[in-house]
This record gives sequence, structure tokens and C-alpha cells, in this order.
Amino acid sequence: MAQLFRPRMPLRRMGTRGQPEESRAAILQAAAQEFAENGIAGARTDAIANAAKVNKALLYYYFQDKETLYSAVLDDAFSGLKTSVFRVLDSELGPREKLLAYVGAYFDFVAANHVYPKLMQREMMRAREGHSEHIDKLIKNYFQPIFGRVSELIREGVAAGEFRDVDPAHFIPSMISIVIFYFNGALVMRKILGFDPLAPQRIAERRVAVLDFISAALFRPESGAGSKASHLDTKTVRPKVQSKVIRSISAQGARR
Amino acid sequence: MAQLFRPRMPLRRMGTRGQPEESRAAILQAAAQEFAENGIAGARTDAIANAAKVNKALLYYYFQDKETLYSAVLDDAFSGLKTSVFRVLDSELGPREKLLAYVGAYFDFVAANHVYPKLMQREMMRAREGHSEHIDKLIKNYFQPIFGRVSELIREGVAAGEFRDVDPAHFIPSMISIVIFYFNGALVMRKILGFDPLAPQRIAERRVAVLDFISAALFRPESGAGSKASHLDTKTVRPKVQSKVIRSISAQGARR
DNA sequence: TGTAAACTTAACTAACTGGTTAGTTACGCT
DNA sequence: AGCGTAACTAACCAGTTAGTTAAGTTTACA
Repeated sequence: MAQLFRPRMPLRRMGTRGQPEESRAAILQAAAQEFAENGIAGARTDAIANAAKVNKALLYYYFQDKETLYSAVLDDAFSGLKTSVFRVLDSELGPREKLLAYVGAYFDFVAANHVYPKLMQREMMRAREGHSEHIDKLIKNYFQPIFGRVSELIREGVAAGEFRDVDPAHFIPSMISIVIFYFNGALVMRKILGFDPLAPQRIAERRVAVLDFISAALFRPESGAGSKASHLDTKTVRPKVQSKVIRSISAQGARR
Repeated sequence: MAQLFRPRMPLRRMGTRGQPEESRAAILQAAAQEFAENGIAGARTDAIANAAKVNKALLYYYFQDKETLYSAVLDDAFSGLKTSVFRVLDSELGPREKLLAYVGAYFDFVAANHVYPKLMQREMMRAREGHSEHIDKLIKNYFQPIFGRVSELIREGVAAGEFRDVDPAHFIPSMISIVIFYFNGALVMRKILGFDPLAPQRIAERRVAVLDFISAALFRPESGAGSKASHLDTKTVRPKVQSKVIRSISAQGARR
């Protein structure tokens, strides 16, 4: 894949000494796809090797075993999310704006990485009483920090009277689920809805719907002014948000 | 399991002619658990047979193969949901009450059948361009009818001015995701939140949170009266809802 | 008494699949 | 020129697992 973009290079043949980072990256990407689509048990190492255009033995040259490779894939995906999301969580914004920016960033990340939500969902369902050393790391490194930070944000918003008095422990999972679910069930939804939910304009629609949903559920109507349909004041944020959608969509288009 | 509830019966020994429905049911239940926990690829037929306290060959006496058994499990789960949910959708209620009743019934079903949300999520993620004959049946028999009916309900509510002007195609998936996600990620959430999300009182809390979330996101503040925090009027519904929780919880407790 | 449904037992196979191994290629260095 | 080593491959192996089979057992019922 990426090799095609090095036009005048001597075009390395397989079976020779290529770029190790490229091979590793190719394996990781192929593995992410395969794991997301089929789970660990369903994923075939041969399929990963084929998709990465690499010999199967190379998987074991770079990674100890299937499980380790899976772990590396998760780490890759979640670290990407973490940096993406913390960029906005660390910014200087009011509770409303910051929360919308957070959800927006999360949405954009998922929209640009369709494997992520599947990996996450699969991992959550896989969690068992037994083999927990592995997921504990994920929780400690990614889930916990993000969750803690957003909890804080929500408590601030509630304290400031901008948010309704919701419990972060329930509100956050709800937010996450709304963002994720749409992408995970895309193919089924296409058959129910009659259109392709992953078409750029549909994703843009979805983004608006998600932000609207969460705004309505969380934001307290501003006191003063026309109080009637006042919790629709997402409008003030929408333009900024919309343009961000466009960017995320085109970025996504370029990526595949 | 179920055999324990036939106190004075001659207590049939294994290897004899038992109740065929019981064996079939035992297999189905064990299979549901195994499939929910591990997916089709991860599920082991031996494990199913052991859990059902039945010889492996009996699986193939009742079901053609693993895939067919899986199919039967799904049919079982979804048909249960369908009847449960249509009971309230066919009732005579106003849009608000009916929608809350629908979400409540859905929640209660999921809370009483923890395998269901996992099976559903897995099935949605499994949907592929290729092997679709099987999932098409599910969509046609269950997803489509329920989705259609709830869409109608939402459009009615919007037309009556009781609901905000939301798009059912986006709102429904969001609702479903909120109900499902909490149960699927229970074990991970326990480690993040520090408490057991499946403890009865936590489930009751969750039920309230879900209904509150959806109410706030969907219901338009009633015109007239004190319009200030008027979209918090879930309170009027809550008592009814709460008692239903209690019932659902105790029913759940009796069931396991 | 006999037939058939509802099972068990346990050995077996065919196919798949994760992982290994032994060897190859080309690059950098001396 | 030649050596060491990172990067890589073809072929294979060993364990697992869905599914089968053949033979037998117990009960309901006609």
C-alpha cells in the first residue's frame, strides 16, 4: 500500500530487506481490520498476513503471538483516541463548549477509524473474570483517565448550573454508546434504513443528531431570554461543529 | 436446572428418555450463554454440551450444525423481545407514555436477559456483505417491524407537538444503544466505576437514568405552567416507572 | 412384545489454524 | 571481498475442533 507512494525508489522486492516500519505498520493495520471484523477468535492469522501482503511468519517475527498482536492493535487504536480527545479536554473552554467539543472529537475519531468502535465493543464484551491482566492495562491507561476527566467536566457543568443534575457514571456510558453504536451496526442499519449510513453526508447528519441529542439531554435551558425552545441553543455551536464535520469527512476520504 | 422444579416426578436419569423439550431448551440456553460470551467463532460445542449437561452428539441430534444452533438461539432471543415490546406498542397510550413504556419494556427485557444485548451487538458487528441470507431473516422478522413501529410512534409524537423534531432514523439507534451498552460493558464498567453495575439497585438506578436521559432528549417542554425546568416533567412518570423497576428486578432475581 | 423416540458413550476423522523452522536475500560495515 | 545480521519466505507441524458414527440403553405406547 504505502510503498506505492514511493515512485522512483528501487521498488524493493518481497523476500528482501524492506522497510521494517512499513511492514510492521501494514501488519498492524491489517490485523486491526481483521480483529475488528471477526474478533480474536474469529480472526485468521493467514488472512492478516495476506491482507498485509506479508508472509505469515513475519507476524511472529514482530509479535510474540496472536494475543500480543491483538494487544498491540488495541494500544495503537486507544492511544490515538486518547491524544485526540485530550487535546480538547485540556483546552480552555466553558463546560458546554468543551463537552460538545469532546463529543465532536470523539465522533470524528470514530468516523475516521471505523475499526476503533468495533475493537472497543468487542473488548468490553470479552472482559471476563479470569484473563484480566490485559484489559486492566487498557482501563488504567485509557478508559480511566478519559472517564475521570469527563466526569470532572460534567460535575463542573452541573455545579455551574449549566448542566442538568446528571450522574456522570450513567451519563458518560450513554454518550459513548450513542457515538459508537451507529458505526458498529452500519451494515444492519443500511438494510433497515434503506440508505448507506456511512456515506459522508449521512455521517455529517449523524454528527448533528448526536450533538443535538446530547445537548438536549444535558444542557439546562439558559435562564433569561426566550425560554421556550431555549435548550435548542446548540445552534450557536452548530456552525463551528458543521465545518469540523466537513474537515473530518474529507480527511476520512483521503485516508482510504 | 428446570428439572429441579419437578419435585415428585420419577427424576429421570441421563441416558434415558427424558423430556425432549427440556433437553432442547437446556441446549439452547447453554448455547445462548456460550455464544453471547464468546461469539460463534469463539464458542466451543463441547462447552455448550457440558453446560447443558448433555452429550455433544445430542446437539447434532437437534440441530444441524453450529450455525443452525446459533440461528435458533437468536430467533429465541429476538422473538422474546418482540412480544415483550409489542405488548406496549399495541397499547392505548399517548406518545410520551407509550415511548417511555417502550423504553422501559426494552430495558426490563435486557435486564432480565443479559445474553440478549451481547448476541445483538455481536450479530450487528458480524453482518457482512457476503453471508447475509441469515441476518436478512432477523431484520425482516424482528428489527424492521419494531423499528417501523417505533418510528411511527415518534412521528406521531412530533406531529402532536409533544416531541422535539427528531429524525427517527437517528433517534432510535441512539435509544437502543443507551439501553444495551451498559449491560454489555458491565465488567469493564465495574472496574472503572468501582461498583457492580449489575447489582439490582444499580440496575434500578440505571433504568431511571436512561428514562430521564431519553425524556430530556425527546420531550418538548409542555407549553403553559412553569416553563423553567419543564422538561424535567419525567417526574410525573417516574413513580409508575419506579414501581415497574421493582417488579422487574424481583422478577429477575427469581429467574436466576 | 415390539417399535420407535430420546437419549449416552466414546472413539474417530477431516479440516483447519496457530505457530515453528530452516533457509534466503540484501544491506551495511570492515 | 566477505562477513554479520535484519528482514523476510516457503513449507511444514502439532494441536484443536466441528462434526460423525456405530453400538447400546431406557422409556412410552400400541
